[in-house]
Amino acid sequence: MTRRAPTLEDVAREAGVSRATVSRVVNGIRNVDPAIQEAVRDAIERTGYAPNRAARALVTRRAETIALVVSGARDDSEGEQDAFASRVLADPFFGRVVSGVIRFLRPRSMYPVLMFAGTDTARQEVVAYLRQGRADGALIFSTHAEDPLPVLLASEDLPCVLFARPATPVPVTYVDLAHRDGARLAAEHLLARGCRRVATITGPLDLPAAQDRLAGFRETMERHGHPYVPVAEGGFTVESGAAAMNRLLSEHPAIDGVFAANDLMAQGVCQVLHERGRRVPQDVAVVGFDDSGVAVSCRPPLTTVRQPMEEMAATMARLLQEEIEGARDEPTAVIFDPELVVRGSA
Amino acid sequence: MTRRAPTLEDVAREAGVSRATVSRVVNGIRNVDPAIQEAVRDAIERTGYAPNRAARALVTRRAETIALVVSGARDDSEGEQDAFASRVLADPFFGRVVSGVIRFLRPRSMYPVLMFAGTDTARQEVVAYLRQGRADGALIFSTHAEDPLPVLLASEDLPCVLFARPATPVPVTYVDLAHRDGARLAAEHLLARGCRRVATITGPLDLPAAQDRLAGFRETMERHGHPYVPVAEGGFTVESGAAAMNRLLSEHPAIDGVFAANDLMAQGVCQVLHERGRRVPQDVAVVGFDDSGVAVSCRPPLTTVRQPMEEMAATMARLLQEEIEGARDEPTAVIFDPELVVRGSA
DNA sequence: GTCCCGCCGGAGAGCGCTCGCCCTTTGGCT
DNA sequence: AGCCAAAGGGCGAGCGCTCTCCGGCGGGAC
Repeated sequence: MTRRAPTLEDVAREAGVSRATVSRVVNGIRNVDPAIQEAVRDAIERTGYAPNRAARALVTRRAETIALVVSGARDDSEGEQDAFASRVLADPFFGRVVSGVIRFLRPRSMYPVLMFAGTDTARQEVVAYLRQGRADGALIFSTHAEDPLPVLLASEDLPCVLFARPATPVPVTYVDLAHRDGARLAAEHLLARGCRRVATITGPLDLPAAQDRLAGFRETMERHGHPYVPVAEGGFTVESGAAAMNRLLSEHPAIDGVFAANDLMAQGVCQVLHERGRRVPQDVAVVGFDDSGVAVSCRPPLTTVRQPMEEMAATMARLLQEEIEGARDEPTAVIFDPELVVRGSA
Repeated sequence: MTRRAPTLEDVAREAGVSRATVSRVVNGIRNVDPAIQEAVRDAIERTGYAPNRAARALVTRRAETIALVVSGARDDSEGEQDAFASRVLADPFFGRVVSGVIRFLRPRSMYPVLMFAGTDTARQEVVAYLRQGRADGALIFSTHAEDPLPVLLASEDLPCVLFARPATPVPVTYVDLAHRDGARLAAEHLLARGCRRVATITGPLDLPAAQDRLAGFRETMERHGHPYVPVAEGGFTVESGAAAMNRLLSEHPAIDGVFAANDLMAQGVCQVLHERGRRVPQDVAVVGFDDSGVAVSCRPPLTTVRQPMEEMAATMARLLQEEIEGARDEPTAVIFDPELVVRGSA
């Protein structure tokens, strides 16, 4: 039989003070006589006291926990659930996100609860989890446009912060990148190195990020006297990038520069160019986007537009915390600046 | 001002029954008259009731939460902390673990709390987290032998389950692979395809897993008339595998088969062989271990010994749950059987 | 010397839930 | 018809903590 864990009461008795005083010392609230503080700390040490969080949460109405949820796929089969989780985990994007989030949380002795919500029932579970007060708020990473989760949470008035501006306006705080500026950097770099017949491969055009990258690229090309830019739509995967490149090449064989809207597609582009005997960057220069792991492992290493994922994720956590503490009542947005990272491919 | 969330009391009033009855319906405990059940469910629906978990946890003394902790590095700098987390997250191993864990947890509406404990202070935080009852137990993945965390937890009597047998005996439940059998499969496969001058590259020999793989490999080779096997120690990384292969080749140029104790090292081996103009598998056959992501992405794809990571992780979660529920008082171990996956490299 | 104010410790009321206990009702058996 | 057991609902005591309010005490100002 294991002995009951020591409570505030036990410590108070041991130190010869009241429960309230011990609580004040533990939480560092209000002034307490140094001598008494000392006595209390001693008593805590001796009893091996650890505050019961459930009891505290009950009265403070705060779990001191936040959820990190990846929401996405539309299908509803159990097998797919697992596949969804592994797919997300395999993405280098995810590691940088988690890393940024824990950088913010750790100093506060908080740790994220990991949730994958690939189905509608799973999304309901996320809502239930928050409504039960098991977490105070959620960091949402949607893999698709039109993810219903933000709306669900907003309508329940549950604190959350999104990664990327939602496709349809939802009154929710989010963090995003200045995609247009990123695309501008890519365009300027390609033009500066002498490319004259430049094409672009976009992401899925229902995603605002993909739209913005395309718009920013076109704008800049136009301003520099290239009003017509060949465009092919991809799906943010290696294969879709390769396929798009094949399409582009068959229509515009003389292309000497490509801006792919993410690194995975840029990798597909490089593969196709290699197969077709074109050298990168001598014959065709390639610029990617994200600066993910593949950018360095790719042959040649990719020149790419860097998203400061860690900082973005850490900022999300900070904004969520502010929202939970009620420091803000209107949703905000924080937009980060991209940065060009020049490597071998352009 | 947001209205107070509905409580059991509110539902009880709405349904015209007592708090206890509502609780019984919610938790499905004891028989309750179907008509009353119906009424209660209606009332829950109408009020939009969600049980407050903190209150429940306070009385049941259970958080219904488990921690997934990766414990490892020895250094104590903040920067290193981040690096530790990203390194772990980048490892394909990790994704399969999480996937297996959530497969067990999801049907129970539980979600893992992610903790990285790369320093002693971080490990203390893990202990504190559990002692405060924020999680009921921990799944421990140690990256190094002699990780102090299992001992810490065991001495505090906190439920935990380890991945892999600890280097020094600790009375704690764990899950492991029959490494010797895995190595035997690799040896037999190499011999069966006609290799006669076979070497092996081991993992860090302070790890029991690395020792067992080596022992199993040697045993089998010996039983088949090859008492002497060239051995080089590696560090479970691509680079260390490449370096070890270079050492082996300079001493034993006629090698026609290699067993690397994990896939990353096998990849390093393939790179070195390619650079030196030896064909895989025609000139030298290579067998890896783990069946991680690199096994498929490697050129050629690796023949390897598969660890059923997902099942192992799910089993860990199950064992932990049993431990928490007090269904077992003595630590156990569950050992999984490896499986040979034949691909291009051998 | 008196009064007031500020500082600090204690008392006690809950936070929302579960669970042991008791009481009522009902149905089957003698 | 009477009895008893079992089923089902209500009561109330906490779980361990925070926080408001209150009271006591000491010091400075008049």
